[in-house]
Amino acid sequence: MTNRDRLLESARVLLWDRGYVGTSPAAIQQHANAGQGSMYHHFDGKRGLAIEALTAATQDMRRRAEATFGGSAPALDRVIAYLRLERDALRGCAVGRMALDPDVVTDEALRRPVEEFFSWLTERLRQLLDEAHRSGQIAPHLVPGDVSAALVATIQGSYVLARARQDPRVMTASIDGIVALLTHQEG
Amino acid sequence: MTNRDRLLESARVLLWDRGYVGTSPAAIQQHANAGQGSMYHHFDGKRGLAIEALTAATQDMRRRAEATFGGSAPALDRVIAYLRLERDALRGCAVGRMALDPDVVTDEALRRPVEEFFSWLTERLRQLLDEAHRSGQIAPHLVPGDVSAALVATIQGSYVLARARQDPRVMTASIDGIVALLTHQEG
DNA sequence: GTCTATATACCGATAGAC
DNA sequence: GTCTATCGGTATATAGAC
Repeated sequence: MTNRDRLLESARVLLWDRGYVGTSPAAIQQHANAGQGSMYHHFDGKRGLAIEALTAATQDMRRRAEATFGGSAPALDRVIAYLRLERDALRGCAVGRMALDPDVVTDEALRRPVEEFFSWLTERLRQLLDEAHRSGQIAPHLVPGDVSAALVATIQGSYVLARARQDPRVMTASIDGIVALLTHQEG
Repeated sequence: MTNRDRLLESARVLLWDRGYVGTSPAAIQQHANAGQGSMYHHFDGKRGLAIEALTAATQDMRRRAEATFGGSAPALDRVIAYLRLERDALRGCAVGRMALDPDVVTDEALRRPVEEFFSWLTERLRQLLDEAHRSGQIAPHLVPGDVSAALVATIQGSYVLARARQDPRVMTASIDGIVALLTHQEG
């Protein structure tokens, strides 16, 4: 693994755990076992490195989701499979945490990968819910676009609650709750 | 308003907007129009001030929620009224943002008000859902404890999504989605 | 490509005068 | 109670040797 790769990977880990404001170039260099010069040679400062690291992270998460969305199971089953993916509740979401960082939200280039990931995810779920809607798997009065937003929000909020209470079971409960609301619409 | 009060209020605003890691004592002093000496006279450093400010913030939010939970309307209507309270989607939740801050989560005293607020809120909603459950306002297969966690998570996640996309309508959509899932369980 | 040295600013806190 | 002065440490980046 090259110095450049290790710097990218370290940035990713530290951004995940401490956010953008809470991550210093020195910390990244230490974690990657690289010097100042190396980092500033390969990247355009903390910001440039963060943009690259964040973009890579969202692409990976997208691939993981895509793997769950594909397949031949009924649409609603695939939605539920995504909701039930294993997640590290106490660590939080690498993408979602960026959305609450003041320096990320006010920087277009830094925010772009975050925005694009959530836009894509919500739209993808909406398509599946639309299919479930047409085939009668979910109640007629449900608006797929609204429900897909609610599902993504529930996942993101579960991370917040689990961390606030330092108890991963809160995430399990939230997901169980939303899955129950989504299924057996006819009682 | 005394210097002490202004320092508390300023801390509250800045913690809300920039989080704990992103808020410096100097910034608080400037915002409050107070000097270094004044701040360190009244409070036990940044941490002590943050604990007080955060505790005050959660108490206010609790009062606001309590006002919505009371009344004589059917339980489910009160739950929905809380979900539909006006919120500043792009600013985020003053309590929720703390849960993603690394220095808050690892500090028992700083995390306590955050944990207590969410524990209280989830339990309060669970009680109302329990009532709605007994009176047949929500489907029998729903577990009040799970649904209440999902509702709080949806609100918190809506803030994340709205900020990520810099569009307050995402919060509206999420709330509409969860309300739709919660109502008309019989189609 | 990587290193060390250096620069300017800010961090969080303390000291002591008034 | 409030002020200014000061502290040791870190944040982010640049310079220039190798």
